[in-house]
Amino acid sequence: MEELTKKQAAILEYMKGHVAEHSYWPSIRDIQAKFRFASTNAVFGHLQALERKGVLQRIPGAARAYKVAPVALVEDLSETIIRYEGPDENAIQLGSIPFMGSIAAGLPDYTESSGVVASMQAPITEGSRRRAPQSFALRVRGDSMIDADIHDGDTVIIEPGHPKHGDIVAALIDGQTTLKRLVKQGSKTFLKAENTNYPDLVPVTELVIQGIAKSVVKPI
Amino acid sequence: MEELTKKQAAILEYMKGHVAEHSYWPSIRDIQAKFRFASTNAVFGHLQALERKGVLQRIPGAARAYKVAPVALVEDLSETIIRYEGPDENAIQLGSIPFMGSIAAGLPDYTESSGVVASMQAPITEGSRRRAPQSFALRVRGDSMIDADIHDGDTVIIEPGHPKHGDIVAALIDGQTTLKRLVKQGSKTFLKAENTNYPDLVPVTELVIQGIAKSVVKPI
DNA sequence: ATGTTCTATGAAAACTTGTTCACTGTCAAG
DNA sequence: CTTGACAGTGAACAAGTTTTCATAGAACAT
Repeated sequence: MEELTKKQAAILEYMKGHVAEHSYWPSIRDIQAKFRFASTNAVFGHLQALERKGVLQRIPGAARAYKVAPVALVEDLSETIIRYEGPDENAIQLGSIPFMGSIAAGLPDYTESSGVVASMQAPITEGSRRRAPQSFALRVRGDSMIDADIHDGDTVIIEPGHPKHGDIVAALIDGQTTLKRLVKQGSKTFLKAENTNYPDLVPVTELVIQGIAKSVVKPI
Repeated sequence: MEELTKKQAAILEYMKGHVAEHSYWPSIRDIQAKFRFASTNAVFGHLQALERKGVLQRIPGAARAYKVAPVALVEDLSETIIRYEGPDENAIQLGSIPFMGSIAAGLPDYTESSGVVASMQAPITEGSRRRAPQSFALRVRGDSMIDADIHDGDTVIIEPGHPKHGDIVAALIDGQTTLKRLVKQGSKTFLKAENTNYPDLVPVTELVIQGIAKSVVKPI
């Protein structure tokens, strides 16, 4: 994707921050004041650039009306929901979830099948060209991961990505989403259930990784 | 709280839905068209009513600029974020967070003080007359609750309410937010740290409960 | 009966806001 | 050394929007 210039990124950041803080978009003049432009047209140009680069969508003529494009939306997700302050990426920041645009329900749900370890709840898949990393939550069903302190009823937050050895992943096996630890031995890949009662390693040939479990939400 | 009329509730619902779907607020004319009013003033009156009743905040003169007042905001929060499918209220539904209205940063932050057990991150306390239940997240700092499996770096999700004996609460002690278990013995109330190294019970006279810890988010 | 609230119309005023036009300048790539 | 993207000024226009004014019926409680 086309890169944003510093100014463009700053303006986009300010806009998103403004929404997070005030719940409505800034006007062009708001942005102008923030960045001390002498002309509204300076902002106007940047907005056009942001739209051209596909990270912002404007509604022509409408005041304070924008949409953040899917790509940016993902950034929003990872930055505002998964990411906390500082380098720690494993906490959920409830306090500043600003806005996520439209999130359609009605996605495939594997919940009711038998033997499902984790059921996909509501992956955030806004219509988009590029399939970009998108976080979603999985409700854990079953006890295959109890040795990893992940119990039935917990919710894990999954981020797509390339898992390393040792990561806990949500993977599609036989059309069902399961939660297991990824084990690599040489060139072979296994999925391991973290329950001493289960067979130790499950060899996998066709492995569809849906994402890496980053954090778990547990009732107190 | 003052009850909303059917029309008022419908308009508020439409507005929130509009934000969820489009990411920006509808104009008065948008609402007028939606409800087939012949005059914008019909909408205007309803908006005034909604503001008077404290569920909507308008920014005078600004276009498409509103905030959802805490009361309505809480409904959003509890229904979309805290509540998962079904009766279980202890999971976070990432998938359908529509919009939370304004969440100001810059609220009192007790993080850097010494001895703080939990630091308030971003409580949702928009200026409001009524203090209504509002969920927020606390970043746990310290080890006073490790015996309850709540460790430094975890994030707890707090919901205001009247705690029962045994609940883990976020309480203000000496101006600092701490996370401890509430213990009632007869007419007396104590706060108990869940760490065998700490003194067992802390007697409390002036107790300001900020909320009850409902779930905890832990890194994997 | 009477006041209050909710509901709504219709038009106009006042303000906010996005957009356009004309013009200047920098900087890197071809 | 021209071309194109980027960055900006300054002014003015056009459209979008909120807000106010005047008016009025229906429902409801006092």
